[in-house]
Amino acid sequence: MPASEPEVPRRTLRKQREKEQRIAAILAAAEKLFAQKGYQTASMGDIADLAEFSTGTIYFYFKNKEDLLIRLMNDCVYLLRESLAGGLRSSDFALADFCQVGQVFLLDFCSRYPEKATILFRETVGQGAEVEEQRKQLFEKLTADIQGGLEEVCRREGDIVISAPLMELIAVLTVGLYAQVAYHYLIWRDESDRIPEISDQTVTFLLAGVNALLQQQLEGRA
Amino acid sequence: MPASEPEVPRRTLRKQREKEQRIAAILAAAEKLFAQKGYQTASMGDIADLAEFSTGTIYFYFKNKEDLLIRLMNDCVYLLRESLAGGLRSSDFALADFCQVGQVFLLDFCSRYPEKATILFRETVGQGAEVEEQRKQLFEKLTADIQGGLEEVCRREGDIVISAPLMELIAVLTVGLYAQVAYHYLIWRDESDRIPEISDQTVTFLLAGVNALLQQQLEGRA
Amino acid sequence: MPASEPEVPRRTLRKQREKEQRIAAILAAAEKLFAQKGYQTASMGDIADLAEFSTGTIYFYFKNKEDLLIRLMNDCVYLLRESLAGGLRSSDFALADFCQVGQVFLLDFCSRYPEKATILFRETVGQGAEVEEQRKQLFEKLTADIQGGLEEVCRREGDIVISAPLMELIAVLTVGLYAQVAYHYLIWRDESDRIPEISDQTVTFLLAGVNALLQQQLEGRA
Amino acid sequence: MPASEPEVPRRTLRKQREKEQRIAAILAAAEKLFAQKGYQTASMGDIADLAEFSTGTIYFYFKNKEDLLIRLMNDCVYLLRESLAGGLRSSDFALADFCQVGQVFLLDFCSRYPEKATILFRETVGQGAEVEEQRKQLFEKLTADIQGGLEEVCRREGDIVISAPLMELIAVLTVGLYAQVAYHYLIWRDESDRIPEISDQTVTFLLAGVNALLQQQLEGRA
DNA sequence: GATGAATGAGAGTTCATTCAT
DNA sequence: GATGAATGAACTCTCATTCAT
Repeated sequence: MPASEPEVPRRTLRKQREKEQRIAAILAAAEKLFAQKGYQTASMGDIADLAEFSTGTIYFYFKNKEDLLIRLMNDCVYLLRESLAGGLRSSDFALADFCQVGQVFLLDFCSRYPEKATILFRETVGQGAEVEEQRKQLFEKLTADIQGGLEEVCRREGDIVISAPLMELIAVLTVGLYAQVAYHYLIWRDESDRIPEISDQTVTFLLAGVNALLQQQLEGRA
Repeated sequence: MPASEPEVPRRTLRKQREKEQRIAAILAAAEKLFAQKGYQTASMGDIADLAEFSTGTIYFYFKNKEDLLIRLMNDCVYLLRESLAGGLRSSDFALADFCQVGQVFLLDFCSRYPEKATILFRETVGQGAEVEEQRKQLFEKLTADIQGGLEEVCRREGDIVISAPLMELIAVLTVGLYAQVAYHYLIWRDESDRIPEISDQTVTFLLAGVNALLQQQLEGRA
Repeated sequence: MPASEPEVPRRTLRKQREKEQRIAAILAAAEKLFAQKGYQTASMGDIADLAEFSTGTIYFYFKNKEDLLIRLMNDCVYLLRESLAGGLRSSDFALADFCQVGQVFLLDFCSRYPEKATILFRETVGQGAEVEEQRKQLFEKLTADIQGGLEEVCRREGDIVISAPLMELIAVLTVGLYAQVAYHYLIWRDESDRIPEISDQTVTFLLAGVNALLQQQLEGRA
Repeated sequence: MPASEPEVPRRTLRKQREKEQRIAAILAAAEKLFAQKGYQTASMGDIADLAEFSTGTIYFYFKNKEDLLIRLMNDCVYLLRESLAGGLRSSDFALADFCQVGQVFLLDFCSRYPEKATILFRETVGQGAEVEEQRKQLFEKLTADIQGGLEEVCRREGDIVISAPLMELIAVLTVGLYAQVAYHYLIWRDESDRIPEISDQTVTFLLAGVNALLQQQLEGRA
């Protein structure tokens, strides 16, 4: 293996790495400030200061302030979906397991990254058409993931056949459940210590709810 | 001294009425524009134009733009709580009835006043500390109402005793369920025609969830 | 004396009196607020509130806000000139007596009406061309009074002949002396208790100054 | 390591210089307009136009309009105190010399910079609490300078001992004398040609006044 | 690539003044 | 005469964005 001929020269790699580090630094600063002071209140100057760059540099890496917020939102959802996917991939896949993904959301995502949760559920709402459009699409992906997980469960569980609209509703309801728990108990109040208990109860609630809907559908079809 | 003479002269009454009409007109204009263009994008000038007043007049009736939003939010929640209270007051009060209040929310509130729903769930989020504080308090009242209704049900249903934190969680989950349904099916998509069906299914879900949590608690205490 | 035929009907007199009372009330409110919060900061609404009238009423009695300030300034100068004239009219009129008028200014005017002094020396300065023009004219009258008093003294004292420009300068210097004392010891610091002593010393200073200038002129002409 | 290399690169120096030039240009424009149209009437837009910058640029260098006025006032007082210090430093230091500083004020400051004089004595008065507070402090410094000069004279002249309050009063009176002369003969009327003569006479007046107070104190103590 | 001074449109807000009642 | 709601011009100030260096 001749070390003398790298396909991509080392220098380019380093530059690439540095570039990504700078982007990460800016995003980290923006995340912190948006969560702390709010998207509107935090100025590009504030972000530049915290990231230890000049204002102009931010504009080299990001189109504008909105882009920053959208990138942040994307990253949040990406991370969240990764976590959920990890949870959903776990073997021995039953409905009960499916419902466990809420734990992942509350413990692995919200508790660990409270600022990301704040961005996702607060600072990203009510910020104009463009952000809203992106947000909608991201949440649809999230909903689709959940729906996908549920479909998988149904398939494995055997002969449960469930209509797509109902499946989607279940996903929507699941998102609503957890979003409100996060907002209420983590963003508004800071009761992180109660989260494990609340998470358990929410699972119970969700599981019963889902079962009831499945049951109802079966009966309806019968 | 003839008692038939009104203590308050007619003229004063008319002035009072006109004043309230003007306030209502301004709020209506703000509501429309905030829902349509967004809180940030709609300017005080826009609102004044639509309300057919001058900018200054808006400031005669409202402290500032934020005040306008907060007033709007208050009115939304007031209206919503009135509706829910009406639903909750209905006789023959059982758990199943309790769960019907979601219908009231979706059909009597969101569908009839989609702009109010948009204000409440979108334009009122992420608009800074003051608005957020008010929003939190209003949602706590809403949650408390639901909790109150549930307590009433438990009392009537007999010997069901339920811990306050759990009761609160149920209320929070209920809010989450319906908030997400409204956002997903009415604000994002406009699928008002599916609402009745969705509403039914959500009731089933909610009822099962609540029952499961009550059951769990009874067992836990046993 | 037939009481049945008043030249001016009683009602008219009463109305006239009431009108003047209202004007006085408004001016008093304006004086207080201008001195307290400053001319710019005090709004017409503030003045109306304090005077217990509506905004519109102020405009029935005064052309505009500037008019209010100018009227106030006029009244101040009128009162001040009255006081000074009283002092200057006192018999046994010598140069030393002339210089006593400063006492009148400090004790009878500034100490008794600190708000008027504040209007005259602070709030009336730097408020635009119209006010400045009026102020200039009022101060010229004031200067002319002092000059007049001094001329009277010179005439009585015998053969002292003094050129008009010098006389004017002396008047200007006198105004400067007392204006600064008032500003420094009453508006900036509140050392009213030191005023008698300071007043005495200022008289000594003034007397010596005036004498020196008179002396110089005599020598110059000789 | 060659010592000839400058620690601070040339470019930085040039930038620094340019920055100061821009600040000076803005201040010059503000000074001109405040003196001409008045502080209230001159808008930030006017200043920006005259300085050939955009409005925003003014706010890059100055906090707000008031800051501009205060900076201007500071600069005036700084310049004035420099001039006076130069005058007071002159050798052969006698009371007569001390009194000459008025010449410096009238000829070197007011006549040369009539706009600065207008700012200092007119536009800076009656502009609200913050400006007034700064003004008071600046005038106290000015008064202290004069007092200091007088103390120096007394020390050199021999055994003249003078109480601090009296010394301060003399300084205050001196300021009053010259301030009024400047206002009367330069701001109100434009009689710059009479200034030399007036200045002489004011010196005579001041000198006699000061001497009289010193004399009085000596006698009082005897 | 990075900088940060310059931009300038645009917003919210104030308030002296008016005038129909 | 008195009222106070309505006006609307004018202001200060912000800040996302650009671009010459």
